Amino acid sequence: MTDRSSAAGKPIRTAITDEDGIDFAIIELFFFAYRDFTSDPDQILADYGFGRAHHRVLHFVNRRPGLTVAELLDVLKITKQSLARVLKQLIDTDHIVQVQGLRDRRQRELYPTAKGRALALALARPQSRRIRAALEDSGTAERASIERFLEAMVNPELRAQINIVPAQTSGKKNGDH
Amino acid sequence: MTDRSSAAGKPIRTAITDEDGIDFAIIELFFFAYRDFTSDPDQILADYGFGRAHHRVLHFVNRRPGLTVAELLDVLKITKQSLARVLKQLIDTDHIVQVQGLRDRRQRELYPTAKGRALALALARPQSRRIRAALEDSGTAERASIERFLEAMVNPELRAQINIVPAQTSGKKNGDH
DNA sequence: GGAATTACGTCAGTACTGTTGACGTAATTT
DNA sequence: AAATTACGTCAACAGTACTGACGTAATTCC
Repeated sequence: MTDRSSAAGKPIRTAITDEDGIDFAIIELFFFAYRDFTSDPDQILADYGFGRAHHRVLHFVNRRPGLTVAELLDVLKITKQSLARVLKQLIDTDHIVQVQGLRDRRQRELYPTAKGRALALALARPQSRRIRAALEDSGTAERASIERFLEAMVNPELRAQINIVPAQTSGKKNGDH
Repeated sequence: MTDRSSAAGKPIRTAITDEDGIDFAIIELFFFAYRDFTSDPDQILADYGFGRAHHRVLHFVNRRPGLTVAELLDVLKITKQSLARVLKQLIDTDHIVQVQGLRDRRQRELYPTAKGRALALALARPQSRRIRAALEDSGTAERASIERFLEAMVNPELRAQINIVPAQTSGKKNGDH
């Protein structure tokens, strides 16, 4: 082993570059940035026996309280089975509750509990800190550019999902309780 | 099922917002952006029976030809065993070759073959296209800001890895040739 | 009202990527 | 010669994802 076995291709000793108009610089930066971006919450999650999947579910249930299982599947782009285990654990551990839909009683609306809200915040905190620090490094004025860039990286058809976000009008969407 | 079982916490019906100073907007954008960023190569990889791990190995071996297994482990931040399977497949399929180190014959220097170089380029092409499109959307002048931001998102201690890159990143970082 | 469809839960089986721990070997260093 | 290093490999296991199929309750369609 270890040597060029006769049949194998010859080693190319020159590095790939941005020659062909391929933007390796940003490709690589994106990889490193995302890796470290997820590393903070990953450590917290480990204490709960949770993984990254739990985080995503928790995040979106907190962001869009009352979304249904089908909507969640659509946002996460995973299958029912993949979600099932993770969601079950979050429900069993009292981070999320299901409420029967009013309009359609087949639907399960998902809501965070106080516990689930707290965990979501705890997980987001280090990420937000990292973002703030990065923005400061590059000048606060750049924030809009970054947002535009990231949004433009998303598939156009799917960009709708992003804007479903709760418009944060302090929303008394329903004044009941 | 489906109802609030007595012991469970009460559902919180208000969406989490950027109130607590948490930057949910960018957190979410980053998730969506990365999800779609990796989706293009994932489809190509499927044709080869490869996964995302193969892509990463292929990428870095092309970027830093001659790096050793230990260096690769350090960049990817995974364990030897995780790398082993993936690397073996890439070698068996003649995308990567190992060459005994000259200085230290225990080391295996990793190089892409022509086949491996071609695949790396094919995988990077759609990603680069997506990046270019996104940059155009946000104005080409923003490129530097994006790079700075992404780099600032990386853990400071690990930022060194980025700059090991084969010089002449996207141009003017150093004025050679 | 009965049939089709929908929303969900769940069971079975599988794949990929990641982990830890241990052991072996060749090469280098002390 | 002994210790260490770089790597390969074996075993066992975990987390997350997938496909396909089946069941049930609720809604919609005719």
